[in-house]
Amino acid sequence: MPELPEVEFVARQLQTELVGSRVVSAHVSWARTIGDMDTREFAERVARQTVRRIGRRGKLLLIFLDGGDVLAIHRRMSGNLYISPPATEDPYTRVSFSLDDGRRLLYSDPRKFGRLSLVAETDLDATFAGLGPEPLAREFTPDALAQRLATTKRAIKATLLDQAVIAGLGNIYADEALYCAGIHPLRPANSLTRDEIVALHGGIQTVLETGIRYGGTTIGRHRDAFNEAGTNVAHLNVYQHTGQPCRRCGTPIRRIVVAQRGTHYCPHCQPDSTVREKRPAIRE
DNA sequence: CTATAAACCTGCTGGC
DNA sequence: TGCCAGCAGGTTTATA
Repeated sequence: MPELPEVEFVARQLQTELVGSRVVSAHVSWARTIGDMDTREFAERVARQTVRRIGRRGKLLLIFLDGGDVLAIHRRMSGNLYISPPATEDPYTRVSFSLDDGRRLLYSDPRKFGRLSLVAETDLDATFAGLGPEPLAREFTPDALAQRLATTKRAIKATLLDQAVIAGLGNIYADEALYCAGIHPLRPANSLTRDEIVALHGGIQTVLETGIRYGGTTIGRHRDAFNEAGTNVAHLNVYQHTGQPCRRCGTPIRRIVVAQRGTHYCPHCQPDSTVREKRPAIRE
């Protein structure tokens, strides 16, 4: 699943590859991918614009065009954006862009959840409405995190997934950050101590930076801008490690469901002082 | 405010 | 071996 590191890695690759390239034409083969915009209007508007720079906000990949438009891409569950040689076929292509140098930029998405929206750069604020701070920005301090956690009693795992609280965390990195900080996923957000918040802040930044360094986590379908898998899966400690021994203490990793999401944690390293488990520990 | 569920989709897995 | 129900999860919307 593309979360912040997967989007950031692709953004950096495309910044090198795509800036200065001009879009010759666009073809939409699954209309809902571009939302409510008319297919023909989308194609006509994007054609002949040149890529000026690439950006990212949360899980949104931003392609700034010199005609004043921004292509904002959210890959959701299974979307990939990559540069493809002219001949190759991808059965899951939903939108394709032909570039002036003969290359093609493909948006491929088996489950069709992802969205490409073409917005005027002057309207970007509306696109970003409801997004919390960037977790790797300087302004994202432990104090900033503390402020946002203090106002809710929701489970910390659910709170970390809320894009209005922090932009860019998804199911994988939320679990990893909580493990890194030694915090149980069901702890109420407003119950964290100052020390725990500092640890969580550090954990969030650590797991995201590691994810970027290794090209993102490829478990299902994530691919980078060259259609290559990332290798961060080797650096995960709990996500989809159910039953496997914790790398720190050997206790089997447990899986529970929090806010309708599979949630993985180490019962020993992420102890639970305030939350009562649904299945109480068996005493011998 | 908070929680829960359904909808959007299809590939993949596990059970029989 | 083959079939199929159900799971996977980011986001929005609806409902309690």
